[in-house]
Amino acid sequence: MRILIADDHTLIREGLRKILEESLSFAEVHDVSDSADLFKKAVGESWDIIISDISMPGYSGIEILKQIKEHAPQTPVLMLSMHSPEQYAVRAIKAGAAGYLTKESAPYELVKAVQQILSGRKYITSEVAEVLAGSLEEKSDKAPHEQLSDREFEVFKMLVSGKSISEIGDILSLNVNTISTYRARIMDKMKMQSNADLVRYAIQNNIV
Amino acid sequence: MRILIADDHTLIREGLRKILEESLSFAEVHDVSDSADLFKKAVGESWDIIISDISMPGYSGIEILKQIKEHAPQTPVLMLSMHSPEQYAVRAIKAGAAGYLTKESAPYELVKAVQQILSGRKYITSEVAEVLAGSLEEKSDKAPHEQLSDREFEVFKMLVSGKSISEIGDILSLNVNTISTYRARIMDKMKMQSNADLVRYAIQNNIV
DNA sequence: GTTTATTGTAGTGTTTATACTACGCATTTT
DNA sequence: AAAATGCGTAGTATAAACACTACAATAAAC
Repeated sequence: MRILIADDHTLIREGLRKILEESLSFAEVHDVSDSADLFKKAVGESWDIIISDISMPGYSGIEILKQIKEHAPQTPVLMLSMHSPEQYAVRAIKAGAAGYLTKESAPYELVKAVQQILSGRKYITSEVAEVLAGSLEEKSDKAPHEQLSDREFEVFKMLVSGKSISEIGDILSLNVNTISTYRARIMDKMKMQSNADLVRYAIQNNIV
Repeated sequence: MRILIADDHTLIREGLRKILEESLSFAEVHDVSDSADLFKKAVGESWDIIISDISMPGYSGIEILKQIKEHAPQTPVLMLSMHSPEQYAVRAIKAGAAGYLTKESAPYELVKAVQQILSGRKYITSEVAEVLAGSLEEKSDKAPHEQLSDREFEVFKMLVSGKSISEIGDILSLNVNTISTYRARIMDKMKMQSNADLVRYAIQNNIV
């Protein structure tokens, strides 16, 4: 039973290893500390399960997950994250993850997840399931910013560049309230809560 | 030998516990998962060492560290962080930490640090030492965010994470205007014009 | 060891943003 | 063809953010 752990923090990697080894004595646990190694090992060797942190330096966890799923589709991948499910769970599951756990989870949950996944099933916590269900309501198959209308996107870019609502109004010769409405719709469509989220999204998706 | 671990992520807490228990068989390891509990236990009971994550929800790690040092000055505190030393090490040491380790550290380093601190000394890695030394030089060549005071930096992080002025005021139990003033000073010191600039800076400098 | 700069804190008055609502015009869906 | 969305646009009322000012407590410098 070969398990591969990927996390850039040694302390966490070793902690996970000990938790797993204690409960799954038959496990042969290997680990990697960055995206490149993860990818290389993930597709170059054969694993019963891969447990990977979702936020590692370099490529985003989701990106690597997709790569792994493309080259080794049969290997189940359990994603671990520091973030609440809203952030990544849906994208992770869509990208083919066999499960999604936050680091708040109890050790026994990790073990349970691994066992369940090893038995060929997925492991979806009720928390994730809820988010997942919500995501099915809308047709959110498009990248968030692609759902924006032209005007909305125009405003989005200006917000991201640091312009205030009223500045944008001036530039576009529109009422402040109009811009506010656009902003609200942008937030709604992109499921974000603050301008900071928008900026982060824009940088990470090279929209700037 | 009583050790107290503080981290909001169960998986990490348990991992640390196992690492410690394995190498320090005489240790009696307890743990807490949030700032409030940490503070209560830290000053209410007697510990040989406290190991605390620096970024927990609620109060910032530095803030709690100061509190602990005020009420239980003799208890050594080893700070753990996800971030590279540049971000927090100097602040932590100044606030009285007995050491600063990142989660990239190897388990043996954690154990070594704990042992050294238990023997009454501080544990400063060469990495941290370097940053520390650098911080003593002229302040002109400091990175923009290093010029911020602790409070300012705290507010900076919250702004960057998308929190509004009033939310921050609530969290820190300060008047909105106070937070506004901090923001103005941050903008001034960092020579930036908008929250978007701050977010960009934070992402580019891995402060998130 | 007194001046000077920095830090933590808030009040006041003004400008901005937000929430909620609405409405006509296109475009889809049924 | 009728009904439901989606989009561009604002008004009003309320909440939040900002600029400016101030002041005491440290901390640093001279």
